Amino acid sequence: MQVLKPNEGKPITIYDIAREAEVSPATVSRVLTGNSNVRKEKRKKILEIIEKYNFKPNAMARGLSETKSKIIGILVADVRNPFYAELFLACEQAAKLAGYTVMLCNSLNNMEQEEYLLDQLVQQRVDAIIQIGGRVDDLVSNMEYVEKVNQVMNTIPVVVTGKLEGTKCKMVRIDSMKAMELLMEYLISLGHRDIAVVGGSDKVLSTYEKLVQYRLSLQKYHIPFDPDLISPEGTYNVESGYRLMNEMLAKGKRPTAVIAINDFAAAGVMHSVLEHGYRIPEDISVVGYDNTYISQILNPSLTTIDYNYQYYGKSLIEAAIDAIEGKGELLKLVTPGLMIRGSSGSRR
Amino acid sequence: MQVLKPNEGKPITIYDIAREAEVSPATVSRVLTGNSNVRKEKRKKILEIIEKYNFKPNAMARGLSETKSKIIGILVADVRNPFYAELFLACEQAAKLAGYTVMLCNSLNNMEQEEYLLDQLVQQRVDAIIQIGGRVDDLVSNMEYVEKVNQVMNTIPVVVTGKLEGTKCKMVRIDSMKAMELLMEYLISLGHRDIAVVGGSDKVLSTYEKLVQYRLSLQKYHIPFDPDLISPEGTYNVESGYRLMNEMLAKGKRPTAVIAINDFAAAGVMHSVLEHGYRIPEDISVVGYDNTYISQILNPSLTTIDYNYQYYGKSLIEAAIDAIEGKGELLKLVTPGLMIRGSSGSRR
DNA sequence: TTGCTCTGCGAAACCGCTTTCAACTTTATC
DNA sequence: GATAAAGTTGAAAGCGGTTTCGCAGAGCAA
Repeated sequence: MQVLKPNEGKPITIYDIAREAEVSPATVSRVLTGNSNVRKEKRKKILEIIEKYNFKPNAMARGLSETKSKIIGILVADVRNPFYAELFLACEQAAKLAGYTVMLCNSLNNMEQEEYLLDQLVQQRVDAIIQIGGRVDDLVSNMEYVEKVNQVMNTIPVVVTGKLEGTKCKMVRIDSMKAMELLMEYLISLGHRDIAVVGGSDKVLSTYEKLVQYRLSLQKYHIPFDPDLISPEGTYNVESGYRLMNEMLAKGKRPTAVIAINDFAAAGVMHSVLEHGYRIPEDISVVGYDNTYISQILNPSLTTIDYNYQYYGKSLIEAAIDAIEGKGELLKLVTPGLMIRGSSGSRR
Repeated sequence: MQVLKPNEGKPITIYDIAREAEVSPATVSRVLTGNSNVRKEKRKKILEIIEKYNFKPNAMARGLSETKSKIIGILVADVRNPFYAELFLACEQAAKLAGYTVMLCNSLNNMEQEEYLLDQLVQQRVDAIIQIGGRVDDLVSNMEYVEKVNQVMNTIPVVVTGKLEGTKCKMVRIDSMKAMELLMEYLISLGHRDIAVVGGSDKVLSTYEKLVQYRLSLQKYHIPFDPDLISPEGTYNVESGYRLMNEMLAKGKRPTAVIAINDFAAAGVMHSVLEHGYRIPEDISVVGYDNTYISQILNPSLTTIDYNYQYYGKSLIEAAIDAIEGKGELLKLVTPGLMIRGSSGSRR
């Protein structure tokens, strides 16, 4: 019996294993892929040698041979946003269970970068791409980007958390209307009628939907709509929430409850409210969206919409795998829940 | 001239390009790799066809052929922690500039998972691994893990942000002693003498170093060391900071300044302090480490240690590439800075 | 014209795995 | 005990690139 020469930096291959086990590479490959047509003793011997050298088959070779990488590319706007981080992590875990690896890219909300990364993922021959945030959040899809995605979809399926009109992307979306409905029913049940919405832009699909539901809920309870209780165009960060809330208060508006467009904006809103000498929630209730750990860091802790990231991530991965296999539905809605904490209370 | 059949889901290859350009695949490969020995007109024609079909060479094939993936694996404890997210993002950008792609994995501080992911990265044949947080943060290295890493290092260089005694990992580390020194000099210059350190565990290398420097700084200014001003064993999250600060105050200790072990712990400390009716910074100054956006979310915003993530990430990638090329130094220290915000002030 | 160097380019080998195909063994069936 | 069916196995092709090698032709000196 021959022995492998001590492995000097070169990873060992299936051939090395085959030689030592006195079988052909094909047989080693069979045990690697779980093919059952290998005699028990041989399988055992091969497995022992694999174990002994801690052999890991080269994923590039395997991928090349099978023309699939077993990698799912995940394109997010910015992992520093805990919403994306949570979702990515959930995807990573779900992917692992399904036998896939995951490759994360950050677009930083820059379309050029987004297109570059798509190309990058194509080059890696990922089996599917999940795009979370960025261009796919737009209420009206950017045509140039649609074209780009269609070109990619020629060879690789794309799943999005928003929508991309003019493409056949599968969608896994949060039911934003439902989320707003939950908040409104909750706040109204606490006696609030002067409810503001702060932060975000109605050019973003989910925000647009939230605003639509906001008005529907007002209507349902016969509360008149006051345009001044909706903040103008904003972004999704702390500063924006802070500034917009300041402006609203400066205008003399004094809602008893504020719905911030996400946890970041809620942080800004809370700063502003506290600075103006109001108490939370005694004078003004503040609620947010996302239930990231920010909600727990804030003081008081934030009542917010919860998405069940585990489930959301799992759904995304499932959709991706369905897309790879050419099956599954086009759209799936994820139902949000309400996480009640200290920042909200009855109207005084 | 022949024309490619409309691309029906199968990515086109170098051979398709070659056929249409009426050259050999070798020539196409030459223009792809930037080899200069191709006549101008041919190069131009080939490039046009590549452009026309938006051809991207298969990274697996290329990687297999060159026996290198051009991927750097990045193993972090948990991207949901903005410290890791920031650092990862910086690495991603630096890697891109250097022509590398990056593959992120989360160990979730679970050693089994950590070992699993190392194997995963080996299987992908990444060119180098950067491990940020997790086992490499331990003050005394876990022997089993050291063995695992040594096995990996047989074929793939590993760079760590901590240390791993018994391995030849390159290290790129924050100068934690310097960081603590900055905070102590700053607080002492503001007149503080009763300075507490809350959160973290001295079984973690960086925390250990911080505590060493803490005592050195006290000594320098002839301030007696009070063991009750150092919190016992803690973790690095909000709850821990909250609980430990509560305990310290309950013991009757009343520091005028608190150094929280990171931004999360600082959030907890601030909750506790405010709940006890003290003002920040008038009664108690609170400072933290990491300068993640949490520092800005907190109210008042947090004075904290800043790491210059861009530079840190760049250094990590450089170290990885150096390791791939078998050069560079073993250890590099990154110098931290101080970011002064509203949570700290003069002793009253 | 001969001899040499250079440049440009195709044939073919190779990277490390999977899979088809055909041949060879076993085992089951009657 | 003959024959069919099922189980094992290795040779070889193929995945899509890169690279070596050698050949052909150009350019230049002698």
